[in-house]
Amino acid sequence: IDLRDRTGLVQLVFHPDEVGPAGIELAHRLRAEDVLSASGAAIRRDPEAVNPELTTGEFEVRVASADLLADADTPPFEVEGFSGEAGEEARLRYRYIDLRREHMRDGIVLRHRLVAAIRRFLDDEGFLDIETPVLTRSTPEGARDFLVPSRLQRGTFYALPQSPQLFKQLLMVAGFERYYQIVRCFRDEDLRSDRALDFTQLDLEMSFVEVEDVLALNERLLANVLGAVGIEVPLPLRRIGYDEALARFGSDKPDLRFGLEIEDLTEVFRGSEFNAFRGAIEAGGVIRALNAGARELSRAELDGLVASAQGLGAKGLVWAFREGEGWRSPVAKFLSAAELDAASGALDAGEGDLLLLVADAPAMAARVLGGLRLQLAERFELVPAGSHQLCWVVDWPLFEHSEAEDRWTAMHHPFTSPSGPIDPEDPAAARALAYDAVWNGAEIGGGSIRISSPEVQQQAFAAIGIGPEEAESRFGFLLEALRFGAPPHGGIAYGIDRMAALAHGVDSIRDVIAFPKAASGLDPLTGAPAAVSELQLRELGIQLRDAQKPA
RNA sequence: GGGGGCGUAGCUCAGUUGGUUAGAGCGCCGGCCUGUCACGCCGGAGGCCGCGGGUUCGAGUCCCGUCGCUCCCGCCA
Repeated sequence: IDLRDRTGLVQLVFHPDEVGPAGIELAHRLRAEDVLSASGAAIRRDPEAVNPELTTGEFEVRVASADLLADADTPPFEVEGFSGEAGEEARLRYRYIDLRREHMRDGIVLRHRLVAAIRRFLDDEGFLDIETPVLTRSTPEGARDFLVPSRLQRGTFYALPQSPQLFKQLLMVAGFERYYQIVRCFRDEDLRSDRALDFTQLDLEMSFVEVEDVLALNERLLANVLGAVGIEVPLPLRRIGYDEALARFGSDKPDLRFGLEIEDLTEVFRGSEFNAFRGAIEAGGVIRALNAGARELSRAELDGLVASAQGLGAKGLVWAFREGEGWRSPVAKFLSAAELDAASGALDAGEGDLLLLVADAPAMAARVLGGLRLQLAERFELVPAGSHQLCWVVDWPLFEHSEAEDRWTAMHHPFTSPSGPIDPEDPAAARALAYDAVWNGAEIGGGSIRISSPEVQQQAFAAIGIGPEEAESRFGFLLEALRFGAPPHGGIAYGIDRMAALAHGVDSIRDVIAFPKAASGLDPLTGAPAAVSELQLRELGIQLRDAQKPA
């Protein structure tokens, strides 16, 4: 019998001389997943019975007595064995069985070790673990809130926190200097493999600090915590400016585990005879390109790349193979020898290298080549197995323009400190004292130095169209607190689910959450969300329209 | 809100141009097996082909709708 607990497997041997006929009968009756208590001597196996594939393969337990503690129904999918992955719905519905599987169990254990290391490190550094409310006030301007109707104050609603941002700033005003919390946060937005409705954040904040202080502490935190789960993080971490990240990697969360860097060829093609390039440049656009290396691709595969680029929003994609002194490309005939030469040089193109060029507005060119860069890395397996690359992305814009709403919005959040005075005439120029932690191309954390002056906070609100009155009604408690003496402060928040997923080498945060929801937001295990009784609704003063009543 | 993929036995999947009685592996049940550990051998049970409608002499297969799972875009300060 293989007996499993959370630490692994051990083989039990039922020998008639030791357990008698009743014991043998019990052993024959046992079925998969039955719960068993057994005692006996752990002994070395006979040499011919040793199984080097198993951690415990040199030993076995010679059972003296055993008790069947619980009968198990046949599980809906196999816990042991090689029959592949069960479907997501079955796994979620029978999560307690899914979690028995070795890889799932290891993920939960690893997550615990991560969290334990975080707590140890921050405790040693003098951080206080302080709780903040789960029932709080809605402060829109961000993700959609989850609302909780108030029974005592009918017609009003609490909101579940999207993050403890304002409370942790108030804790700095309160003088606690170093705060952290591993805290559940809520955002009522569509789910993804790296986004859940409720998720766990490591939230921390420090007083009397500048960017360097926060980054230094957090580098030691990351090295320490990831070290605790066997991932080495050499310090200091590389830092990349936001503009540089977009230009070279086409992303504000660059994956540094492989090359394929993007080059700007705008100057090479300025004044080109090729209309698509010249037109794009004259319209204020850029020509950017990457060298995908020597690849053999069929025409259909190249067409696939073009379709990918268009799917990312590009008008088109120019492909070319370096051949001899020239290019093999549908557009080679439109390009001069000097242009080909200069472009080949800039891209360091060797014989047979595949070159991909995009002509578009800078943001779109970055997006398209950044997306292609990731697709090519996956397709050609350019990411070394088991490699990890962490970096900081710094020098973020303070504001970004929302095309949909035609207004300026805070890129990070409206409490982020600008690096200098804000020019109300030119919000795009303002830079933020903000930083993102990026791990293997995934954003795992983001933070900033916060605004600690009520005047600057008013200016920041004004720049995104929040006037003094609105600021007072929505964030008056923060502005008031800042007037009572706020130390300079800043901090960061990490996505624990994402960190655990990356450390465990799984694609979805669901695989490191014990009881996640499906992509629809439903929980197949409990049936949440569910209808509530008329009485509950009446107490809350809530009436559903017929069309909204659940079936 | 939009787009892609998937839905067939408990699980993972195959199923040809629409054509006989819908298959495989694993699991499950029964039997055999005194050192197995992905055991082996023999036998067996198990199907609303997601659901509803349509086309057709005939639908797992084609069409429409719908539900569920999933990935992506939008969204996620």
